[in-house]
Amino acid sequence: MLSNASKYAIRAVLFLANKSSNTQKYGSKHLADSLEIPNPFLAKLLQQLSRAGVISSAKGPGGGFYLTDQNRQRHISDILNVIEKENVLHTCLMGLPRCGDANPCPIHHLAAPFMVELRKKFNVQTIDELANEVKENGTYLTLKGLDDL
Amino acid sequence: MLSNASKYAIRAVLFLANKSSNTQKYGSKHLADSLEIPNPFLAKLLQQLSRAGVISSAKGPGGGFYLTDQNRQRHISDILNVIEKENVLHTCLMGLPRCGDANPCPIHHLAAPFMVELRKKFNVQTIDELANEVKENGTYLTLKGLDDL
DNA sequence: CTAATAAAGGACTTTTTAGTCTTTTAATAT
DNA sequence: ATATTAAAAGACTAAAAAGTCCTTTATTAG
Repeated sequence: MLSNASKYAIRAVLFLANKSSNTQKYGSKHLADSLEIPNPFLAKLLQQLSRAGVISSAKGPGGGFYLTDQNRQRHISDILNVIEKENVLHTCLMGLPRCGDANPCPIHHLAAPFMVELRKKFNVQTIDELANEVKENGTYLTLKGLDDL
Repeated sequence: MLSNASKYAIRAVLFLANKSSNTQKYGSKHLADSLEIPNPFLAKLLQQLSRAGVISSAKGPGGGFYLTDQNRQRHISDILNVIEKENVLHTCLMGLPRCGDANPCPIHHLAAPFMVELRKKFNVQTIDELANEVKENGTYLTLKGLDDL
């Protein structure tokens, strides 16, 4: 459903949400290492997000990527809008062109409630809110360095 | 999550489940037209499924693809095993290598119940059972020819 | 002012997925 | 037997996604 690009971008932004600030920036290299994402590929994504104003960046020594308070009020869907061409949150998992309540595909009734919740999470929850959930619920953005695997 | 190939294959098999029999076979052309799938691409998929014994086929005049009673007892996951390289029903939607209850990704708690249900539908329900659901619940394998769009 | 740092930009390569085309083989009906 | 029908097989092309590399620009610390 989501491309690698989107998954990488979302994880990187949530990382920044929980760790960066105006005075604490992270280079793409650091992010790529922490999240186990190919660095040049991630750098491209960060560049796009920065250009679109979803995240912030500063060049030069001590520079890097970070989130401002403004950035934190944006939604995950803003990331998807930058990275993906079409709205992946509205595509049918069975590939039916116009799957919906009126013309459901064979798994529509199973998938629809989940998709509704996912859209809520990505469209209405702010990046800040989701990042806090990550912090408090003990969910992970990477499994790097975890020893209980 | 599912590739086009898998989506096409599932729809085609469900179509055959509800319309074909030992005496009523369908050529790839007919299926492709009915389901609005590129014919040569679908032909390849049907070929693979036939070789794997998930569906049946007969050459020559009056030939085509069809399901036997045996075929009908197989699962959707058998289709996926033929078409996809890895088990898409166990991949994390956020791309975490080992996402699970122990090490959940940020949307794991949202996605897990849905994935459990989806695995049930694809792993334990037979093709026959799902096809009957399609027939009875008025779900669709194609929207071709529907005028209420 | 200069050296070092790090993002921006853009061209490029590789891999995967999607889709096409042509030839061969098997079955059947006449 | 032969013409016809339709799947099997496999080589091929196209497009999209994923990933790399190199050069430029801006910033800052010395």
